[in-house]
Formats: sequence, structure tokens, C-alpha cells
Amino acid sequence: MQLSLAEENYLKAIYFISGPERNLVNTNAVAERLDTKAATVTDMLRKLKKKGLVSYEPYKGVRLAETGEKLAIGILRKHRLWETFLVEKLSFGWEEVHEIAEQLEHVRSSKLTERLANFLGNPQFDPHGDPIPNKEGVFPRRENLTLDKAEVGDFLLVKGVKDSSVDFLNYVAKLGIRLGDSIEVMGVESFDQSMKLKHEGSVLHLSAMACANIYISRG
Amino acid sequence: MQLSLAEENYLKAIYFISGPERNLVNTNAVAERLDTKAATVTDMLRKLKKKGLVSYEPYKGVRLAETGEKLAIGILRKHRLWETFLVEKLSFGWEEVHEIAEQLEHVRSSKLTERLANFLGNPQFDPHGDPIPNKEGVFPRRENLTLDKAEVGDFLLVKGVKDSSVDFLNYVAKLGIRLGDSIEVMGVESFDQSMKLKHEGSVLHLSAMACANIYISRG
DNA sequence: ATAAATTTTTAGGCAAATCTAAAAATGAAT
DNA sequence: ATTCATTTTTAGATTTGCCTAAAAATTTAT
Ligand SMILES: [Mn+2]
Ligand SMILES: [Mn+2]
Ligand SMILES: [Mn+2]
Ligand SMILES: [Mn+2]
Repeated sequence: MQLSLAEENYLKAIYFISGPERNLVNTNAVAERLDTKAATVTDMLRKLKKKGLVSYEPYKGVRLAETGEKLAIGILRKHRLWETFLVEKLSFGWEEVHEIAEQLEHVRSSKLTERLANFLGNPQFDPHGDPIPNKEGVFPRRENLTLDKAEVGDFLLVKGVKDSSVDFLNYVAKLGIRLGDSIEVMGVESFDQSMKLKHEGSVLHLSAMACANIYISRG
Repeated sequence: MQLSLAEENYLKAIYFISGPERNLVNTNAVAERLDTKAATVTDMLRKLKKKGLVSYEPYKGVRLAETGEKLAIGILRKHRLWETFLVEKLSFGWEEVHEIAEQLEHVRSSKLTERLANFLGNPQFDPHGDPIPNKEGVFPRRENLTLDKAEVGDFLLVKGVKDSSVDFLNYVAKLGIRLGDSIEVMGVESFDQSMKLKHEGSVLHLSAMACANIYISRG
């Protein structure tokens, strides 16, 4: 199946919006995510349906068909591999790579994808801690535990970020927090749930909102 | 200037057809190279002219304007850098990389291009021995001497291939000839100008046609 | 110098992906 | 159960890149 760039982006958008529960996705949600108009989305949904990539009933919503999901995951795999390449091999900052990977993910060559994965040491997670599906589309397991759920006295490892906006990524980088770092919860302010943390020997204060966007694992 | 993929391919096609002498390029030549129709080319030439990227007079021909040439060389730089990456880092064969580089060359990010160049050690020549222009668009010098011009007794170094077709690249690879190898001319058959060569200790026979497509330098 | 062949452009269309504006369906509120 | 608001689709255009067929210009041959 030879997809256009636009079709690939629609599949990926539907994949993300529908989430792990594979919910029905609204036309407007797709339009907003792709920064386009609802009428444009309707056109594309009919096209994707005709190609058998989604199930779509007018006014009801859309969800990925099996083929569509396979393709979406394939594009996601490429996206995250390229992001890893850019950070690990070309020394890009983790806030710079998404935009470039949005282009690279559309390069068609399964041999390239697999050679790249191998060159990178078959990474399981991308620079933001997001799981990279393997060639068969299977994701490595990751606890979806965020820092705000931790308790005083916990010793934790930083596993990823939930919010991958440039602003948040820059903020986390400025704090010196990197994936794999260990953090100890020293206290939680009951007024606003902000946290006092020990990180690399020094003490940090993070808002509840920031904590809710950092993935961690226990010990 | 934000170019479409099609526009970039036209600029590159005109660049190659016009050659180092910057000759006027015919509509049909562009159509043939891009595997499209003359009428389509005419449309695009008017568009590129309006953008100031080419000078074009109906029925006369087209040539790149300064901006157009700069852009074409920039795409060529990316193409050859990606080819180098694929061969050097991902162990692709030199006959496989052109097609993939045709896609990668359109990825827009000057930071990516320069990081990639740096990662590769700022190579001067691509896997086919073709010169890689630097960031300013300046090409490294290469003698355009081919093996068929050499004489008996010459000691030579293989510098590149003139014909980059998959067939020829496979043939040269099968012979075991690689860039940088040294070759000694043992004899030239006066009947058909085929050459008897010493390469890596053994003796090779190459047709005049093959020899005319191998770039060499003297000692 | 004409005629024939070739090249190039023009005319008219088509498919993909987008838009705006209007109509229709759905869902929420009285 | 109507009415109102929101969501979604339809209708009608636009732009880009491509096509075929016909016309026009240029080049080549007689
Ligand atoms: Mn990303
Ligand atoms: Mn990522
Ligand atoms: Mn190439
Ligand atoms: Mn090359």
C-alpha cells in the first residue's frame, strides 16, 4: 500500500487520538491535531475508508482498521528511531528532533528502517522515553507512572516525559534532569502538591503540573 | 524560499542537464529525465521563472538563475551526504543508495545537513566518487580523467564511476574494484581498446566502455 | 523557398489536498 | 417535544502537478 504523506499523517493522528483504548475519534479532533478544517478531514476519512484503512460511519466517528493501525505503528517506529538517531548520533537537543522526525518518518525503505534500528543498537525507547515498537509492531512495556503519584521517601528513576512540548522539554533540560537519572522524594507540599526532590545531590522544587508530566519507575 | 518536492526535482534536473558549461536546457530533455511530459515541463518552467529561479524564454530553453543554482547545489549536497551516510554508517551497497537519497535529499533542516556532514567527517566525495559541495556550494576539485585515457605502464588510483547505473555499479563491485584501489595498465588491445589491468595482484580485462566509465587519477 | 518533421506551447481536463460557506444531523437545554 | 447550539457533512472553489490532444513555432530536408 503506497500512502501519500497526507494519508500517513492522518493515520498517525487517528492513532494518537484514539489512544490505547482505541476509542472512536471525532472529525473535529483530527482537524485540530492536524491544524486543518473539519471539511477536509471528512474528505480524507472517506478516502481512507475506501482504502480499507479505517472504519468510519458519517456522524459517528472513525477508528483505525487493522491495516491502518499496522501502518500507523510503522510510521511511529520510524519517527522514534529517527529522533533517537538525531539525539544520539547528531547531538541534537531532545526539543529539536520532533519536527525533523516528522519529515524523516515518511521516507520509504524498510531496509533503511531496519538498518537504522540496528545502527542505533535496536533502542527500546526514544529520547523522550517513548516506546519504540519493533518491526512486528510490538511495543516494549513501560509503566505509565508519573512523578506526582510517588510518595515521600520513594527512590525513583526518570523514564520519560509525558508532555513533549518544546517548552517543557527545555524546562526539564534546564533543570538538568535526564532520562535514567535517580530522584528521591523529600516532601510534598500539601497546599499545592508541589514536590521537593533530591536530584544529583542537590534539591529541586517542582510544581504538581511538572511532576504529572514526568514518567518514573520505582527503584 | 519554500520549494515543493517537484520544484526541487526540476531544479536538480536542469542543473545536471545544463552541465558545467551551463548550457541552455531543452524542455524535452527535462521531460525525459523526470519521466514526465513536455507539456508538464512547460507549466513548471513558467512557474519557476515567476519565482525567479530560472531564466526561460518560450521555444528557446531554460537555465538556472543564480538562486536556482544555489538551491540545486544545496539539494545535491544533501543527496551526496545521505548517500555517504547510507554506505559508511548503514553498510548499504553503493548501488542501493541513490533511490533512498532521492527521498532524504528533500528533508528540510540546514542544521540537520551540517550535523550530518560533521558526523561523516565532512566528506569531499560520495560513495560513487562524486564531489560533495560544501555549505557555500563550492565543489572539491576532481580530475575528470577516465581509465580509457590511460596508457600502458600507468599506475593509477580509482577515483569514482561516471555511470552510476545499478548495473554498472554491480559489475564494478563484482570485479572487486573499490574507490581508492590502485591499478596498473598492462596493455591495451588495439582491436577494441579493451584493457588488461593489474589490480590487487590479479589480472583483469575491461572493455573500452567499462574503462570510459571509471574515473582515475595518476599516482 | 516550401514542405515535412520535430519541438514546444496552449487548451482543456483530472486527481489530491486544501479552503469557505451553507446545509444537515446530532445532542443539549428548556 | 421543540428549540438552540454544536458537530459534521455537502457544495463549490482553488492550487499543484500531472495528463492528452491540438495548435503553433522552429528546425531540417527537399
Ligand atoms: Mn516526536
Ligand atoms: Mn519522541
Ligand atoms: Mn545518487
Ligand atoms: Mn552519488
